[in-house]
Amino acid sequence: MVAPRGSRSPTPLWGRVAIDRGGNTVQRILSHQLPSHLGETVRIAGWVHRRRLLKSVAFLIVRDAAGLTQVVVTDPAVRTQVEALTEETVVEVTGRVVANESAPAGVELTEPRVRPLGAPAVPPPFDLYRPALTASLPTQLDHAPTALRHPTRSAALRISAAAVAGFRAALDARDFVEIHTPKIVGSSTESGANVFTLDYFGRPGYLAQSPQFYKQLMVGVFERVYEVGPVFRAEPHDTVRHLAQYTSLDAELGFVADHRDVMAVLRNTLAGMLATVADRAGAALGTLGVTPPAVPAEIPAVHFTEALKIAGAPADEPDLAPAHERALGEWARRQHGSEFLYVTGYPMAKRPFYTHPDPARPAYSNGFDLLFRGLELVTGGQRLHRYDDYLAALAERGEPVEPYAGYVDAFRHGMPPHGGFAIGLERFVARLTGAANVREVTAFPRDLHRLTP
RNA sequence: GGUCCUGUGGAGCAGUUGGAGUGCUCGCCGCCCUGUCAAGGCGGAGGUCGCGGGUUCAAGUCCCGUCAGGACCGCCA
Repeated sequence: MVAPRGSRSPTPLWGRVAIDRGGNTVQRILSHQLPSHLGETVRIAGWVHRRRLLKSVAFLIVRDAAGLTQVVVTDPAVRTQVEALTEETVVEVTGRVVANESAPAGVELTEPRVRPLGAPAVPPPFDLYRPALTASLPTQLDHAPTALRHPTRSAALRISAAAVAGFRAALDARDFVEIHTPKIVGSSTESGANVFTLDYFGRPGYLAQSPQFYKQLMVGVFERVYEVGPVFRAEPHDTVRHLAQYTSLDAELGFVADHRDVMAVLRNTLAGMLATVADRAGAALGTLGVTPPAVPAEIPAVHFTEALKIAGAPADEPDLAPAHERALGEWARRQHGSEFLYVTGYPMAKRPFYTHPDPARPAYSNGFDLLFRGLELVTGGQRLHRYDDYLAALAERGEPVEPYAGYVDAFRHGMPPHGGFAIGLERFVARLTGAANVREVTAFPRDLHRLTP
């Protein structure tokens, strides 16, 4: 039995086993398993990808989870049946596996029996069987349930799944514990943040815009934690890199010397993610023509003040604009041959109150961003870990302690020096695959204008 | 929230300084076709040019409003 490319485990059964009178297996198999069943009668099932009706022969192309199967139809009765099948109709086909050089995959099914598993499908408003999906992004998003069936769209989602698996594997290997924090919260994480409000049994509640506080608290339990989960931002950003809901890959670890320990963990995590993508989503990478970049043993890092100079920004600029980040991405590739670049020491004024300052230059932070091909992919840093520092930080910003009491109080009970980071999954996949818009790599994106499907 | 751009059959586009019948590619329907590979050939159906108003002898084209979508920026992952 042939395992799918990139799979390390034996192929599981995709249907119940059955043996026909001739002793052949007629359990359902997937398209990529056909070569190991030559001469046998097998059963496949999937969606009608395309029909090609010629005079003396008709071809029925069936798409399943693993790929495409060509079914050759010569029997007039079966042909009549096939002529009535629209694209995307779900069918089951039993037939003999025959090697044939003129078949696209080298094998095909002959003498088929075709059984529709549902009514003829209503075809989507675009052609899923073409190499490229030519519908505009809004059209694709409006028809996401079918648009995502196109190999290029599903490939991005497979890469996304592999990236998450790699994130977990990389951190599991370093004794991190996966946690699950509430997505409905009683107060916003960071002052001034736009959060979605909801009615929580008559009280105001909010959709969590970050697991930040909870993952820090859980450092006090496990030392090292991570979470894969949705975060919600009610900010009216209307760009190709913003979503109202996205998947945040969060990690936090205790007993760090400073942010550089966090950066080292992030570097290894990214390498693990890309390795798993190559391992488990090799076919998807091939579909999209993507070669994953190498992660340097040490990702180049520049201080914020240096970054401003490189980007040609005024020295008193408080933050990096997107154009500056693009320039820095170019610089990193040119000077260091790296698709990744750390920018460290962002001004304290531009970071949240829990950010740890640089002891040597207190106006600057021990916080960092990671740019991936010129796009902000990760924010991280060292956090405050002393109760008194939290009180001082809030006071300095003119913020009351009360809304944060449950969080800040925990620091009275002993918290180690710690830090962490959050990777934007959709941005990671978009940059990796070359997608111009994060919506292209999100199954059902939520943004300023889109709440359905 | 600011700036700019775009709305033309099911999909993707063209339509030159306003000027007779809105065109192309793909899909769809019908017929034809030695095995197709994004099949090919012939024929056909399908559009109040987003909506409302205005200018003009004449508006897909110009102006105003409105709705929808997109890009950039602010901000952020």
